[in-house]
Amino acid sequence: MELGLSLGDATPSKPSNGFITTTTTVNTTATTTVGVDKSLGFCMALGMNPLDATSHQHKENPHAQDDHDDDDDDDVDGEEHVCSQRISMNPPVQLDLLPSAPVLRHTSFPWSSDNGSSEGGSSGNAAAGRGLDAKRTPAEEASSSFRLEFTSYGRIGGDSHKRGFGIGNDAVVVERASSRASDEDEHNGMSRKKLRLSKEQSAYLEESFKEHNTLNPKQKLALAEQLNLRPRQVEVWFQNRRARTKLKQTEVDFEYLKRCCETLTDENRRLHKELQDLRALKTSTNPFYMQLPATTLTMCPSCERVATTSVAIPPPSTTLTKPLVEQNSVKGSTSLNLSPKPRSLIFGSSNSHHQPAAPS
DNA sequence: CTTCAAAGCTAAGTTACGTCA
DNA sequence: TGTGACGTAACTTAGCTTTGA
Repeated sequence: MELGLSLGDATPSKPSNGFITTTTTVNTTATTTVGVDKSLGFCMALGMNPLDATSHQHKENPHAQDDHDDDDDDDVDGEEHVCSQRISMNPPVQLDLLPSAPVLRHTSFPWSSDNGSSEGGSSGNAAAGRGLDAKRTPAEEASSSFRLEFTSYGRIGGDSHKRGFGIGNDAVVVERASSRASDEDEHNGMSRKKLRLSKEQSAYLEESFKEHNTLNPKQKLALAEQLNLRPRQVEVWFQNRRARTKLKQTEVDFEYLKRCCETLTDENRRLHKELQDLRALKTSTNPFYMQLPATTLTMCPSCERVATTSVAIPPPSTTLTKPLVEQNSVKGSTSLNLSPKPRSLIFGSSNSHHQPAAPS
């Protein structure tokens, strides 16, 4: 079954404030085309196509992560839209894929204004960081005592495979097995050495990702030096991290859109049934059918909000307006166009404006 | 001012490795 | 011990932007 959702103007609208017209293929059998406007509620929490979110963000302002996040929240909150008239749908979840709690309280990134002591002291936060990677082996746990000494990489441990066990906490400066390929390995280029970043390294990268999901060369170098990694490793980690974030968000968006489709399908079905009932009333011999209220969609002329209201059916002399549901229904598909005019789905974000127009 | 090549960056897709059940 | 699933580091490719000649 194909469900065509046409919420407003099918013409791609000009992106505004980060919102863009989004065409999301839900799956092979259900395609949802959603004109996402600034205040259209049937939007994703991202406020933009997840496939474009990252690039949109960093290309527009690579270092304004926090600002964008705030804006997105503002855009989502307080929206009243056509879906909310009848469709109770939890807003899409904005994934927070970052660690819930800072693992490294000492976090002080080289580029941060708060450039305090960079003394790592991971031992004090080991418990907090433990939750990050439950799969770690005991050996890794032991090696996680790797301290973020933040020395220049390459200085710690000439032997990349050396593990320091049984050393006092203060003295333990362990380089994880192949935590950083030696320069020899790097230049030999025999086979790529797969390494697993230590818990502290991952946590620190996560924290830095939280501040900036992209890195400029300076940040990259600073992070690499702090974590005793190669800049290339930091770069790759950020690339993969962005990819993971996007993947997760896409999954969330997919689930949300799927639920929207299901809800709208039910709504469409209900409206069809209502339409049939109304037609049955019209053709009936009941002389009072005109006075029965019917649910229809009207638009507030002042704020252009669509509202579900009950109106009297016009007298028989008036041609019964063909319901929108019927107009837009396509054979083999269900289509719900809640907008008599494309622009009718442009709502204001303020609820207070939604007042019946004063009679002139 | 325009054109073009080089450099640098990213997303997207893929490969390969480490870990675990 | 072998194996498949899974997570992820590392790689490849293509597209875009910037920069300087």
